[in-house]
Amino acid sequence: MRSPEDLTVAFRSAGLKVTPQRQLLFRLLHDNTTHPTADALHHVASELMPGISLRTVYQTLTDLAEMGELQSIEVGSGSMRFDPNVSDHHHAVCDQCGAVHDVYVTHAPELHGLDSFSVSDAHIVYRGLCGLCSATGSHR
Amino acid sequence: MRSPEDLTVAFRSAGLKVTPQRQLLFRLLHDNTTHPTADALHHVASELMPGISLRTVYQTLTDLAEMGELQSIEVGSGSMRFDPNVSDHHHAVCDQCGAVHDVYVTHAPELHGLDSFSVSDAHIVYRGLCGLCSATGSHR
DNA sequence: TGCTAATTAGCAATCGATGCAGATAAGGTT
DNA sequence: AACCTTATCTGCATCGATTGCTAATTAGCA
Ligand SMILES: [Mn+2]
Ligand SMILES: [Mn+2]
Ligand SMILES: [Zn+2]
Ligand SMILES: [Zn+2]
Repeated sequence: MRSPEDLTVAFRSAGLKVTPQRQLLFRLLHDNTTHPTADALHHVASELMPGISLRTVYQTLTDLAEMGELQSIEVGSGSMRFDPNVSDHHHAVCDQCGAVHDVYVTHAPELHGLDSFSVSDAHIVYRGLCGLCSATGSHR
Repeated sequence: MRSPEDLTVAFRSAGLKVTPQRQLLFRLLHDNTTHPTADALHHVASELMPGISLRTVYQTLTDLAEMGELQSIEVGSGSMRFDPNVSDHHHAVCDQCGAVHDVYVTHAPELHGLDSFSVSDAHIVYRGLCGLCSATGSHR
């Protein structure tokens, strides 16, 4: 995802308006590696801008996704997660604390036994214990 | 997942009862490769046993999953899918018709750049077009 | 045949997400 | 700077998938 400044320009030239709510979300998402849910994002946004609506968070996330500035991923946590990192990568989910980490796979795994299927995308979800949780053994 | 006959024995020895509803679901799930949702399963079950409750389908699916007879997978279709194939495998989802196919990957892809994460499981979801849809170009 | 605990069906409730509409404000125009 | 058009915001209703709850039923054993 681009910088808040770049996004401001991009939104305006796309006919979209740049509101204080959106500027806040731009800042909160930029370089954010936590893969937040809409609700998590709304929580932290609410502390900086009391009254901001969860609906607005969803709306802005949808806009950003449609512009290709972020991707929405599904890692089995029940709710969608949003990722400003739009590079081709995968994810590791901690079964203990729920943290989602970026994973880069050297070689894309090939299909075996499905000749007629033309693959356009592949996403790997690893499950296990993150460094913190496997070390201490007691997180959340 | 084991045969309906084996499941009957397994359920009884686990203190669970074997009802006509469950026997029907055992049969509908055995060797089922369609990765149905609870709702899809309920639809076909309803034709053979009018009045069977969706709640009962969910309950039986939960019981089977807890017994390790099937796994529930999440492929981004919005609802959970149930798979009587409990072997270690992955899935290919058709973006056109939504069909879910089994995929067997020869070598498990290695992690890169995440030393401290101990992986216990990995699941790959491929997206693209299935044989039928890429051939005809018009399904659903 | 009886007893008792498990199951069923129906309905309420929950949760994440989206639809809707009136009030508001962004931002280009005069 | 005042104005106008249109997108946006918020609150609330709605929706789909799933789970909670409970009275009535039934499986399965004694
Ligand atoms: Mn990521
Ligand atoms: Mn499968
Ligand atoms: Zn962890
Ligand atoms: Zn298809």
